[in-house]
Amino acid sequence: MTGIQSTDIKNKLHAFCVQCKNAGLKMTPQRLAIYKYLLETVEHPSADTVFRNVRHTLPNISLDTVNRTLLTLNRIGAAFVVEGTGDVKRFDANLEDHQHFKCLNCKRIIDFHHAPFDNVEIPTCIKDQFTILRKTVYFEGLCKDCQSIST
Amino acid sequence: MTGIQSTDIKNKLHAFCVQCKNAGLKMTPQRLAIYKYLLETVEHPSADTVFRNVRHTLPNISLDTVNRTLLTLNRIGAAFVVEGTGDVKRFDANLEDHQHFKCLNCKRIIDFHHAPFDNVEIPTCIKDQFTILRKTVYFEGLCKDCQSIST
DNA sequence: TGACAAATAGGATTGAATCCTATATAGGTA
DNA sequence: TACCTATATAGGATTCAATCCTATTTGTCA
Repeated sequence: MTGIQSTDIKNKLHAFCVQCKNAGLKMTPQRLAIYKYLLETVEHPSADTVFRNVRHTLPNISLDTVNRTLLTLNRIGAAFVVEGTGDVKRFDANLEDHQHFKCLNCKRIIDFHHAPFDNVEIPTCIKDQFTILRKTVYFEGLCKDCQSIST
Repeated sequence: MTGIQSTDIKNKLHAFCVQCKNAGLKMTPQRLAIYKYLLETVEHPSADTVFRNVRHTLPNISLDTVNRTLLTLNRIGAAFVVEGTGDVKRFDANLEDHQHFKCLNCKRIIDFHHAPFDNVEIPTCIKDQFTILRKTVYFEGLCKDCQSIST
């Protein structure tokens, strides 16, 4: 980890504390550790993966706390549930504009960024009927590793 | 149901039989009933919803058969799993170009069609690295009914 | 520092989805 | 047409994700 990333993470953690305070949420070690892990990883982890990793620093944390916290982060907008088709919930704290590709075989989720996808226009028929809270462009397929294996 | 729809469904059922045959799959009453229900509904049902409905005509069908069959339909391309964030798997047998909006509150999935979304370009960096099997544009938010209720 | 609302741990529970295996059946073949 | 075999099914068991429950702990504000 470089000094620059570290500073970036520190800034985000500070912003997170402010965000929690504004939302009337207490700052607990569990909440901080979960958010910090989400910031540092690129693997779009499931609740269970977060649980197993955060346990290294907080051995007594419960899976329920992880699940509850992840949903709280989703609610206040500090993270979100990654889109997909079935499978377990996966989380992402990267709020910068980007899109996801998911390998149907190994379930890896890879970030990419294609600026034209950042703000796809909402058809008026939809805009009139619904409150759109999220717009995504999402790709599925097979990654290089899995192309060769699975027919 | 109009005569036209009925004819359309008959055509699709016939095409489905051919598709199964080509894939080396036997045509069972269960498989046919599940596919037929999927064709007739607009609600993007879960396996359980399919199960409860197909039971009207096949009282002894098992949930496992429904699940297995839905995944089979997905595999041969006769239907697919609807994209979403978490929640249970939902299925769709409408293969015409269209997109989905999902209400985060009541979980209703609504079809819409905006032609520019039918063939979003794949960035070359992605095209080079992965085999893309599916591209989706997906919206989430609140439907009219749920806007008033949930703050 | 004290009080109280919020958060947590950990076990219990629910619910989706898959696995297992004995039985049934679709569909090709003689 | 009747048989044969690979495929499919029913139904219960199992797995795993996710949530619920409640006694205890802990931030945070006054």
